[in-house]
Amino acid sequence: MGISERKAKEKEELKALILRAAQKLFVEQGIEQTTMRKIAQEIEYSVGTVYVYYKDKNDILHDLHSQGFKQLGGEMRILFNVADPMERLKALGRVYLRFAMENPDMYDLMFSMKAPMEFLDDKHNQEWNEGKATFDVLRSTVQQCMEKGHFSGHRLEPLSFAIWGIVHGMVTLHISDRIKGVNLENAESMVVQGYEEFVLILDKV
Amino acid sequence: MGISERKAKEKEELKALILRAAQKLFVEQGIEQTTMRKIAQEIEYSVGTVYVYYKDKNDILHDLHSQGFKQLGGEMRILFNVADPMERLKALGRVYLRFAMENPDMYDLMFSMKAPMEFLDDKHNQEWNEGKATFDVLRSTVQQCMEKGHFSGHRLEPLSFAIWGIVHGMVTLHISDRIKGVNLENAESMVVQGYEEFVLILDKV
DNA sequence: TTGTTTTATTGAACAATGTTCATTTATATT
DNA sequence: AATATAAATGAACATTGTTCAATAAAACAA
Repeated sequence: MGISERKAKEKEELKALILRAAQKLFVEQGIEQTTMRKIAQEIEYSVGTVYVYYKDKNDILHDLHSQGFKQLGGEMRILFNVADPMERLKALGRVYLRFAMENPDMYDLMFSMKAPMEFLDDKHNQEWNEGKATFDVLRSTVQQCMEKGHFSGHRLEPLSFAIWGIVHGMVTLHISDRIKGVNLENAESMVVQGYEEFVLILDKV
Repeated sequence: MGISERKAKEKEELKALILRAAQKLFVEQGIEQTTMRKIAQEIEYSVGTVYVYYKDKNDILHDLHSQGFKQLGGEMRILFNVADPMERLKALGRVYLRFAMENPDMYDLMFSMKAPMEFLDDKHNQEWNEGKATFDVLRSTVQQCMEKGHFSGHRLEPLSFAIWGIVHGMVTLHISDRIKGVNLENAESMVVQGYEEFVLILDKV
């Protein structure tokens, strides 16, 4: 069937077009300004068309959040050739941290906003594969650290989660503007300094 | 002037009435269902009246967020009679953690949502006194730990921030439903187990 | 008590949002 | 060329936060 194939391809292309438009608005104007009407306007289609290709706004935001994970995944993959797992762990945190600081809106969408998770709930309790894969990278790195004698007395999974927590926590406190209360001037450098303390701890533990 | 005094009192009472109504809706139905119209309906006044006593919704949410800090502050104050600073630090984290788990919406409002901070911005860059005071409790506890010989080689402020970060991070990952990707069954206990790892680290560092 | 001024309250109206769906247009098939 | 299927439309709806002229109530002055 030549025609139905072409049609399926066209459908995919239009869906991709919508996603790119959403991404553009998202990057340029932030999440609040990324409305369904503006997305439609951007690709010069009507609002209704957007709803033909995406169930609702959460659907779009979920696809957008997946795009973010593709980027983060790519940036983390560079570190695979760092031989020493401890060094790799430290570098992993730095990459994660930089990604969050450079793409705060995207980070928020990926790790804080309810929209992408609500979409998964609607889709019959699908799993959060993106998060799972990202955490797996961290956990396996921690595991290799343990195999080299680090973190004795600790449990792999909860420790990995705590490490995720410390970086995620510092980053979100910054993104949600909560460091003001602590240090008005050096909000950004506070995250970096906090991470340095974390690295110090890693060497001791 | 007896009349103007009484009037001022009545104004305060009505403002407090609005706040209580907002709090009730907030606790019972969550933040999304707490609309201006529902608040007005709850106290049997019109929407317009709410806007006489509160500039906008952010104003109400900021007051609500302050209420949350009052509660958290009270729960932390109980720990003032724990003599050993290290024990107090560990207990502090547990209180903070429990507060967040028992009042996820309130925690979100206090430490993640933009609304309360935007209100401060509108009010000529006022400071975030609630956050400042809460962090001071943590910092001074960490300082006392250092005076007793703990955390050698660490800097007070960044270390305190990192400690805040780890608890905040684990809690927000749970509240925003991101632990699913890691451990579908024991999402809640993961936070507790993560905190246990943190306590283990504290003893080593 | 009556008229006037000040204050408090109202709720219709506005703009913007996500979402739906009967209608129209375009494409494919017979 | 006629018909059937698919795609695209955009007006309409329900809900938001927010405003503001109009109304009602209270305080004051005579």
